[in-house]
Amino acid sequence: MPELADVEGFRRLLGGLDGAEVGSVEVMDQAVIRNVDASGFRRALRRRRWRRPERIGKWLLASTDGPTIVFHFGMTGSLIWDATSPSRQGDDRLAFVTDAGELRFRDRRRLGRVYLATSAEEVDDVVGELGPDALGVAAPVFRARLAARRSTIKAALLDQAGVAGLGNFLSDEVLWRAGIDPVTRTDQMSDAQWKALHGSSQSVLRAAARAGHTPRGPRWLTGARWGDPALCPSCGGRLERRTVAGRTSVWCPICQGAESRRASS
DNA sequence: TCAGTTGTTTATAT
DNA sequence: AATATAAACAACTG
Repeated sequence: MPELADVEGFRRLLGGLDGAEVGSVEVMDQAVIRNVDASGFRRALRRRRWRRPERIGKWLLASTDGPTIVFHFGMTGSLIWDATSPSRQGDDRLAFVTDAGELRFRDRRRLGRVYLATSAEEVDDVVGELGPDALGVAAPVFRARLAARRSTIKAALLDQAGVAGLGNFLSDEVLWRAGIDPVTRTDQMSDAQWKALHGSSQSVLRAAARAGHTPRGPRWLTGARWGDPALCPSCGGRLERRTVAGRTSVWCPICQGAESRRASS
């Protein structure tokens, strides 16, 4: 679930609490908090109020009038707001409880991580080497940072140190819309292909961020990738599925094949 | 039992 | 030095 678009949805959810009290913190699973213990976490957030949250790539910086909570959602993490019928599930790891309802960090597989940071430097240490956010990055920067990696374009898109926020589904989606085969080497891409890729990434990310998740509608590769058979929403041909850069990649060999490579170069 | 799953880190090999 | 690959982390589904 959590790529840039999903985390943007969590950011908006949290942004709606701006100025509200953080509430009492309950830690149901100590293991998700990586740099302080449960009592330290609770103590640091006692009587705090939420401030405007920020997102960088797949990281959510949840500021308060005290410390900042830094969230990474792994493969299955999410933020849930439960206002009316508080009922926790076994995969709810943290809860921020107020009279109005409770905000929960939910994570089934527990690959998500939560940190407490008290300065901008600590935030930087937690998030590590991170490129500019993929949503809104200018075309020349986008190209320069991706081309700095001499690899397949799929691997470059997945590398958070180049451009931050694209995961496996969004990467496949933007490559499909740009008509680029995922195994194309970055140093083999034409000007037209870079332009198409930047364009498709911005339009995909704008729509997905607005939705708060990557759309799985009929005009989206993400909606077609689990079909049986999986068919290209554009040409109707059979989609290819193979591991690229360590991840299951789905693409259309017709729309993203050698033909389109020649046509756009 | 085995394959597969949206993310990242680590070890190892090239 | 970079890049590629697999495994590990963890948990569940079919």
